[in-house]
Amino acid sequence: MRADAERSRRRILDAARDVFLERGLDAPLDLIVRRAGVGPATLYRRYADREALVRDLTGDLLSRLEAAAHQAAREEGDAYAAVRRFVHAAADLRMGAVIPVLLEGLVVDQKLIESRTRTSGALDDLIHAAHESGRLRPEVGAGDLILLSIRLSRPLPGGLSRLDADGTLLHRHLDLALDGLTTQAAPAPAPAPGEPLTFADLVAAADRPNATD
Amino acid sequence: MRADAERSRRRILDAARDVFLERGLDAPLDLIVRRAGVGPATLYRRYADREALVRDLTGDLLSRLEAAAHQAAREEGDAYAAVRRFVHAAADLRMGAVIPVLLEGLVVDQKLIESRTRTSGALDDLIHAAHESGRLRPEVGAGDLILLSIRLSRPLPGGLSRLDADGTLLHRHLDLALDGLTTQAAPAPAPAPGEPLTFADLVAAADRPNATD
DNA sequence: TCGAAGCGGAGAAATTTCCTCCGCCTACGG
DNA sequence: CCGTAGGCGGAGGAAATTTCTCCGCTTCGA
Repeated sequence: MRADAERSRRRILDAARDVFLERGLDAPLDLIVRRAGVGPATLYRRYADREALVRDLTGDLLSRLEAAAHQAAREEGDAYAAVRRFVHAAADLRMGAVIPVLLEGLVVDQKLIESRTRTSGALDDLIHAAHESGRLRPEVGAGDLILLSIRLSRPLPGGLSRLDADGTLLHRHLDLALDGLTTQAAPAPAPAPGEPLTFADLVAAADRPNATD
Repeated sequence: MRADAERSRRRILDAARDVFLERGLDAPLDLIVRRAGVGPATLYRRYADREALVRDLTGDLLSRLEAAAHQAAREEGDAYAAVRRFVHAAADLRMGAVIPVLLEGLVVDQKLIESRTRTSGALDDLIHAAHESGRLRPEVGAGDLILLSIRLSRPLPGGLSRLDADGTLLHRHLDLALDGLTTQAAPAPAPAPGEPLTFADLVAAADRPNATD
């Protein structure tokens, strides 16, 4: 692949991620093109349709997340620290942009499914170890962590997005959520309501037939 | 005002809040109309333009938030519990839908400004008391709490939104963030990076001139 | 240096969004 | 219970946005 083509691809994927985050997966491709600073033809030449673009982006992000999961397991001695690191990495990647794709049945691509399986397996291992270590609250599951990372990494509405242009605030708030807002001296927190949310719960929710409205 | 007119207003405001949350303040009014289950004329008859609708919605939500702030201060003995309750209330109201309006200079309506001032004052009091009580981490400011409530109360992307149709999950995650994901036995958390975020910080960020792109 | 591959802009076609007109319906005072 | 003022929804034309292609120019890489 020619160098300039690869450069365009990168710019388009980066722009697509941001636009999908802000406007959802059905955002106008025009916006992506404009944000990427390329001509419309450059996008349409590479991607036959929206789905092709979404799939390429999903693969790109997922493979990076998979790498992050393994790296966290490998490089962090403490099990809870590894979970923490994974959550921060998922937020940095802005997995929220493509989470619906990863969870919904739409994914036909075999490569994607395998990567997803490996990644969620790695995450389960991290969490299991953290539970064993006694550091991670038992009522917290993989789904809770993923949702936390998605919710905190979505761009803020309106002018507020400027508040966190570089992501400092995102990591600050992730840290606060991971550790809690209360001081150490506080009495034991009441157990959070509900059951631990698993990865499978997310998939199940996303898979139910869509009521379009 | 006739009973059916008031009923329509309510339906439109509720729908507008949801649509603005999902698509931002420049979402097509058509969507609101459809979600509200009313005819387009019903919206346009009442509101001369988008701004009028946004203003009415903002006033509606803000006055309810103000009531919640006072109620929290009045009914909760413990200072930290009051903060907690306020954050949950703000999330329930989905203040994120109109936060940009409240923070940006666009608000000309004197009533709105006064209500905003009263509410942020009440919140500051809650937080100050919670800091005094030693329960709330000192590096947490009003802005942090508002952002937390906004971020956790925005709808999840795609099919995931079905996961939390009734808001149970929202409050679960709010609780987790407030108390932290670690167990009581954990060592003292590292201080969160950065300075406490104040309400004024939010306003300042939102007020800077918009770079439209 | 040359050919193949990639690029962006102009713009036609399709779709979405905005907004009004108008005939029917409903709330509510008498 | 009835009259009517006020409210309602749907149809649909105008305007704006979005999609997607053609084509002449530029850039990469052998």
